[in-house]
Amino acid sequence: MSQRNTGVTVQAVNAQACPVREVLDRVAGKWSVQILVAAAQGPIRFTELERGIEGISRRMLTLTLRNLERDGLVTRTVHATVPPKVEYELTPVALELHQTLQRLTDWAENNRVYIAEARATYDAEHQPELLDA
Amino acid sequence: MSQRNTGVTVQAVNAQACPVREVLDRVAGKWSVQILVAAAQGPIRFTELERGIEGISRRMLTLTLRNLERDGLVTRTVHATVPPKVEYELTPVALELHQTLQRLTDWAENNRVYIAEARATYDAEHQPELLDA
DNA sequence: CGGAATCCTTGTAGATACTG
DNA sequence: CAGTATCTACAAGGATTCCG
Repeated sequence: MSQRNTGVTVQAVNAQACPVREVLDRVAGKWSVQILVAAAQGPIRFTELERGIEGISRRMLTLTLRNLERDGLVTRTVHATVPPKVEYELTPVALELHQTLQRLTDWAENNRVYIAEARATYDAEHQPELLDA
Repeated sequence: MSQRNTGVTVQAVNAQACPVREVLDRVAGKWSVQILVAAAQGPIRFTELERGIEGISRRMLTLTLRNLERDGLVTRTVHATVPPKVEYELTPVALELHQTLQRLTDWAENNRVYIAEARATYDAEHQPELLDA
């Protein structure tokens, strides 16, 4: 195995990479995923998200929700009640995405130890330079 | 369906969200994924990556590779030949990640049209304010 | 309650030039 | 060839304040 790369194959996979970037650009934001996860169980209110997401600012919550709404991943429903009430709900497409993200979660959980150790090892080998300076 | 969220469930999913963020923080970078994809076929040299990835700067290629190496996702092999030769290869763990990312690609391809339309619709409804000003 | 507007800090990335 | 170093810029994000 481990066939060498040819220029051709590299170009080929680059073509494949574009759609990936589309998803990632949409999901890579610091909060998008957490909103997707938090809203996966059903409609959820603005304030519930704000309290549930830990560390998110009102501003970023609004911005991220707007982007998700723009991409057709969440629906925004305004209830014209006396205390305003707005509910956000994932669209079917977003639910699919949520399922897919679960695989990534699994990968992360399965390999978090490996990565942590790799990182520690790497740092141990490369940081010392700072100590004997 | 669409059961209302309870505070409890939101907290629960938040716990789940953490590992996801770990992956994303590692993959979200503008170039990480493209490197993973480009290197998925086998060992690849620095310059091959630089030419194959279109738009990446030498600096970012180096930085991203270092991070991937640090996380144990790529191995760096230096061949002490006259013209220096360094090859990068994905580790098994990275190959797993690459597989998982494929699912995201599939999702992106299946829904890119939907998202593009949603975006166009949204913009059509919210941008006009700029026109009749 | 659910935002929008403003200001400020930081990380991410580009460009360029130099080295082993 | 495969980096490193420096300097810059821009956009993401945090904090705060005001509004319907």
